[in-house]
Amino acid sequence: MDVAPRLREAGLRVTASRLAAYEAVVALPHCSADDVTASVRRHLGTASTQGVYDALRVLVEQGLLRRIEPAGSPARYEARTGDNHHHVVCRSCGVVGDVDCAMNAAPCLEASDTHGFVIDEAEVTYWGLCPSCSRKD
Amino acid sequence: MDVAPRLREAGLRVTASRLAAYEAVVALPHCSADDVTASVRRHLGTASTQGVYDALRVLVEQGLLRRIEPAGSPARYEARTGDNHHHVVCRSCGVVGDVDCAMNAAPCLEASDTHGFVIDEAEVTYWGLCPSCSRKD
DNA sequence: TCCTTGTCTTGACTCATTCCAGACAAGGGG
DNA sequence: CCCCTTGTCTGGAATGAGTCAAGACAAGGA
Repeated sequence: MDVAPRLREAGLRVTASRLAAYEAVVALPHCSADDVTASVRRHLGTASTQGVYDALRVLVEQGLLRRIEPAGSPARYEARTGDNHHHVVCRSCGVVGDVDCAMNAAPCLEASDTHGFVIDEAEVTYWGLCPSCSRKD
Repeated sequence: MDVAPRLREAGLRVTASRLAAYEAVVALPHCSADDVTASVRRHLGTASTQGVYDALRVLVEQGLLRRIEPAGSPARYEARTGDNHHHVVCRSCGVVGDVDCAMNAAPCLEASDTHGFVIDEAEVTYWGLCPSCSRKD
């Protein structure tokens, strides 16, 4: 995925921090804003917290990144977008993994009674223990 | 659901704040901790924030309440537990509704590749617009 | 009724995230 | 190629949900 043209065609500027933030998420899937900040600082020398949050927000708005917020953990970002996949979250250590939906295409999008809501997305989160935490058990 | 015996058999004390917190959630499904605090204060005259968080945590641990955390909104509590239902959340106003799962029983629990995770719950969140927000549109 | 132990209160604190105002730089116009 | 405009970034303070800690208090068994 080439970020620069996507930003340009949206009328947004191509800046070092945006590219660095994007690359950070590609390198560390499911990382937190804090991890991104650390990575951007490592690559650019300096970056403000605000600038990183700003870059991440722009990238999410453009559909280049996806933001997920598992209960009980800060927001996490991933670069795999538009393929309708879901997540497994470890209850013990919080690690996140990707899961392709069992019923590929829109999963469970058939809510039985939607109370008149106009639904555009079904988000599935699987909760359990990751291999290493279930071993410690 | 009778709360007092459930607390007693778990070796926990039956206190006015716990009962009031439970009743608040029964009366206001999907309400926030703040709403519960307000309701408890209305009924008991006074209650500390901490006491309410404490009571809610105990009730959740006993399985009497369920806590959900839709992305971008504070935690919400509901008294409907153990029936494996899911939620619709309005992207605009944040209102939450209950949805019985399309594939009743454990929905989508068939994750295609779980990376060795031991999964115990599949949580589904439907995102969209509630009737009144989609009308304003 | 008394005592023990688990609850509740108050107040300070953390953490992720956002707001603000001013400094700065990307990239189109001259 | 340089300048100017406008969108971006910086630093610092602030917000809001939730937690920690220590002492006051009360539920309910002895």
